[in-house]
Amino acid sequence: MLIHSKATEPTGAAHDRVYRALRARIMHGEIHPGQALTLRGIGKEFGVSMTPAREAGRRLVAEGALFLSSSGRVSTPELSNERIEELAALRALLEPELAARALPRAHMALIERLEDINNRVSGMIARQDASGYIRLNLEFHRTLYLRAQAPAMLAMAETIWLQLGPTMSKLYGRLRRTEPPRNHKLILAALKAGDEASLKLAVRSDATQGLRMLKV
Amino acid sequence: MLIHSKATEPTGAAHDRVYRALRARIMHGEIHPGQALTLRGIGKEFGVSMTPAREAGRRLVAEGALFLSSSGRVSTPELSNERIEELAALRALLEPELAARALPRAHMALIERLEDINNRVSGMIARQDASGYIRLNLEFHRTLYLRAQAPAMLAMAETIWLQLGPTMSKLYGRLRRTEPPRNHKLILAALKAGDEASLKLAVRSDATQGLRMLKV
DNA sequence: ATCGCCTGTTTGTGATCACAAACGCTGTAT
DNA sequence: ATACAGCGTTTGTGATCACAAACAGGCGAT
Repeated sequence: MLIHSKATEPTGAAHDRVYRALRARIMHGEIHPGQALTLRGIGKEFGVSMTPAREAGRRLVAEGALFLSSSGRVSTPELSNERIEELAALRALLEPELAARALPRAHMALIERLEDINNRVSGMIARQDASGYIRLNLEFHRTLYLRAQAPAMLAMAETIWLQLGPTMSKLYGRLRRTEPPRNHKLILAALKAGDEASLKLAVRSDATQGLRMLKV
Repeated sequence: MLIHSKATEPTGAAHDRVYRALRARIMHGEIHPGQALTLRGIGKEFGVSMTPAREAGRRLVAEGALFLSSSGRVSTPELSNERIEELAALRALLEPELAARALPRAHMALIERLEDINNRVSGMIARQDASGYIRLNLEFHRTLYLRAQAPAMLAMAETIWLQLGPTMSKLYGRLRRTEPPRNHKLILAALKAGDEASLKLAVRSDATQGLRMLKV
């Protein structure tokens, strides 16, 4: 490269910026299932060449966030029913464990932050903002699980969210929500009571609830 | 590239060959923790340029098989005790579930194949072949879990094996084994009896046993 | 002897290019 | 109208290059 326009983006490596931007889009359901991407297209959008675009794509394919066709083309995955159920089962396996590990460290300040996040969900519902709804929903879970001090486990949970991202947007577009999730209130109640058993149950229910209406 | 030597390797894309070769090495514990790799070195070893080497590296970093330093250098990770315990906890969470799902489909032919794999472990122990031991051990588990018909869950389990690979070689070099793992026999007995509860318990024990002697 | 600097080398990053395969559109034959 | 062949275009792949940051080794000052 001959000309560096350093002033445009202050952050680090180009391939990493592209990766994070795409990852956020996918996880928050801003890209529909089956949507095709091209390396040159990604590069042009972020003002970089094909090389960083390719690396970001590879990384996302490795995480299951993108599907790689036999000819090398990448697209967001269209999940089968079996795959969706499997990913929901993984959530039901991992997230109660994360919640249980976070429970002894969940002080009042954390619970208040969770309640704040949960209240902001209503605004997203009112505005029919599916992406915003997903983002706040995940922020609720991540805020809790961060307290588990289990980075590998949290990374695995995030990988699952990532794989479900595009499909989730279709789901939340389908159902007509009028109220914030009931299970989140149960989670908060269990946290306040320090009740591990009902906490794990509430988290498990929250992780598996949405998928039932995904039956195509 | 001007000259193509097509006759050398009949398999597919170069970056994929490099990826699979490195992945196998790491998973089977053939690379010690903390070992540094260079893109040019990888490229030279496989007769390719830096580009496919970089892509293979990125992919392995995304799976947690390689550690990426702040300066972009890659090396096999040196896991902390907390990280090892966390990965073992993940195995203890995922693998009993996989075994339970495989149980109703585990016919006699499968059990015999598992017994065969298990018997071949003895040869590896006699030859002090740590890598061969790990490979057969994983083959035992993968053969069983394949029957679970849960590809996403299996992929997640393999990712964990991958992260533990380099550390495992250090472990198996440390202990002086004389017999094949006792838990594998328990797993086989539970499979024959169709006893899900004791199967899950045996798998859980097998997943967590090795790590206790890893306390640095 | 130890610390700091300085320089030559190694290494990752990103752009560019040549190439082959896949794609998609158009026109033609049935 | 449909199916198929032909062809220009799009797209991923891998090699190569320029560049900057990181590294390592030695030299000199204190």
